[in-house]
Amino acid sequence: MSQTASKQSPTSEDVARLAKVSQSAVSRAFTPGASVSPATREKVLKAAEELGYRPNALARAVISGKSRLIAMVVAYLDNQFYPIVLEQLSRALQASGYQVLLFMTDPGDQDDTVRRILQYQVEGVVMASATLSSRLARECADTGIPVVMLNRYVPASPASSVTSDNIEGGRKVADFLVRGGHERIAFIAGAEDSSTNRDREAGFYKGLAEHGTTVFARGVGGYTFEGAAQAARDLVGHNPRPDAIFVANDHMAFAVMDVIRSELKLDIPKDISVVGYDDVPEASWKGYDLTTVSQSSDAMVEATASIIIEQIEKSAVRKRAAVLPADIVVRGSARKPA
Amino acid sequence: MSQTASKQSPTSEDVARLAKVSQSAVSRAFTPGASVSPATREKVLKAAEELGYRPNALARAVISGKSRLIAMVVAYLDNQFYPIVLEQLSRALQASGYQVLLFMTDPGDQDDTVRRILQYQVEGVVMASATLSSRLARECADTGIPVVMLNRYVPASPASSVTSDNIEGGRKVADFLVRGGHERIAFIAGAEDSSTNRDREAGFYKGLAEHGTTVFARGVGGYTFEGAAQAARDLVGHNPRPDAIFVANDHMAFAVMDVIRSELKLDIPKDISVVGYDDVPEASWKGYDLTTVSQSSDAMVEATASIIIEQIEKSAVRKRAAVLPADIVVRGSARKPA
DNA sequence: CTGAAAGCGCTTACAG
DNA sequence: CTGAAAGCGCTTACAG
Repeated sequence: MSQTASKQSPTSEDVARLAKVSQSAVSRAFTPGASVSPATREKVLKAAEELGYRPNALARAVISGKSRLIAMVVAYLDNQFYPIVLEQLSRALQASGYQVLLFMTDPGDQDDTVRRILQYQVEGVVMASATLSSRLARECADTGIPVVMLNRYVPASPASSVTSDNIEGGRKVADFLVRGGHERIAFIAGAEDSSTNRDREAGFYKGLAEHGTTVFARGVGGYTFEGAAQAARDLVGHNPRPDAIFVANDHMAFAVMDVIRSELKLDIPKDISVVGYDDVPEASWKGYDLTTVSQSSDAMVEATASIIIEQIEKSAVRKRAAVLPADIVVRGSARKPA
Repeated sequence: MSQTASKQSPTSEDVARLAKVSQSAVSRAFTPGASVSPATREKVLKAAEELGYRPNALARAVISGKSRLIAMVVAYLDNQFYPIVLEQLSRALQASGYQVLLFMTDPGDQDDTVRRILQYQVEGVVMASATLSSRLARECADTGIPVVMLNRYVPASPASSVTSDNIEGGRKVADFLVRGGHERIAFIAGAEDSSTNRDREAGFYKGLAEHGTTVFARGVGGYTFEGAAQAARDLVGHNPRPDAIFVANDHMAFAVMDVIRSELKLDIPKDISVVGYDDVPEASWKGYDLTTVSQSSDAMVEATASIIIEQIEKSAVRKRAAVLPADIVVRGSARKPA
């Protein structure tokens, strides 16, 4: 099985010659809805098959102005929420005839990311990360490309957004913990400048206030595993220690649970309850069995795909903001209300 | 902040007019190494800046035959090994001026995947998944596009490959478990037709044989969480039960541990030792603390990037097969040798 | 339905 | 170093 040498791909001209039709006829045979007789189409398809011809999507894109490319911009993939969203969104867009061009942001060089996105003539941009810069979104939107922020909302931005109801989700956690009889309820924040953190925290405080109480202590994990571990050490090291911690996302909650159990030798939920947010797959693994707020990636992806496709195909560039339900998933990491 | 209307992007012609130079001069100003005087380049860059011009990467690709696009083909992203590889590889390729076009395979329609890959004129293909069809690789390679299989090796394929030394890794696990005093050592396979599973299993049996023993029992998990859980139930439900299980990858090992602890109420490693393969991030989380074989994603990605880029840029289409070291990472999920 | 022709935005010999 | 021109592989009015 030796390696085949790189050969020139056949062009529509080659196919036309073999099929004894014009080059335009070849193009039409590969364009859904174009006017070609069944006989011509047959001849073309047969010749194309014989030569192994495939229309050049890039040339088509240059002519038609439609690249059928959508940029997916992500900052990191270690929080499992993002790979899942990436997989689902990619499948949804593929099913609609689009393809995902992946951009991992370099925090140090956002200009470069914008430049690349624009050079590739993407028809839309999906920015998926709680911590991506809003400038990035603005610069893309400024050129008239539809932008959807997934899991982030920026009021002053021209970009559409898809989030769960982070405020309501946070409120539900507060209610759940207070009703569970907790008296010293702490919070570990994600990235302080992210809308997900801001809303989850605001809803949480609001929920506490509704029960006439306030947050007992607060730490910041910056949405990283190590940051959350350190925040947990600080928070739980104090005397008296909190009897419950709401962590701004699951990814950090796992680190918090590890510290509480392995380093501080405390029991969850007997000594401390832990609640997360996202409901990533690991939350249901028995090693954590994390009570958390579910934001359905299915629903978020579906909303994202439909918004971006609508904006592209209808040129309906009216900004939209989809807010999806956020429900508590009760597992074993937090004491339950009686 | 209202939405800007979609406006036509400026072309090199527009820039040329404003800068009072020829269109070719504009093109040269944006081509590294092209012969332009500093003065001309300045004029062009200034005009381009003013108009917000960015060269059309697609048009450039059509002309030059270089799309600077690399297809990354994946079957699923729920096993954390793949998102990590995807992130790292994407960053590495971006740093070399390439961009990743993501293809999630539809198991039911591989022809469609091939067709799309080829239409987008990608310069190379990275297939990352233990379970991707080798036909897919062959069809891409047949057109002269370099293909690298990451985490899979197919002897009869024209594609290059990057794997860890799965045979040696499997052998080390057997040695570790036997020396740890285990007497009924079981194996849970991944996908039976995958090279990773075949090699890990072969090396494992070889290692057992070197100690004059053989596998006690065998199950199949198909590299899925649920499949592995069921295999664990079957295996551990038998009497006598195994005192150690080598699971073909970490993703399945987590499911196996969950079943052993939560459903069967057994202790790990007192009652049963569990060893995985991959060393994904979750393996070091305290909830699992999984002893496993580390296959360095860094090293695998680096090898993949350098092979694919070499093949593209040197047209050196000699097939290569990189095999990287596989080392046991000893944690708490398995009894250790004295 | 069909073909000849113009044209998308660019790169790249070619001649000066 | 520079510009005019040909050309990449395709789509899309246009006329028949």
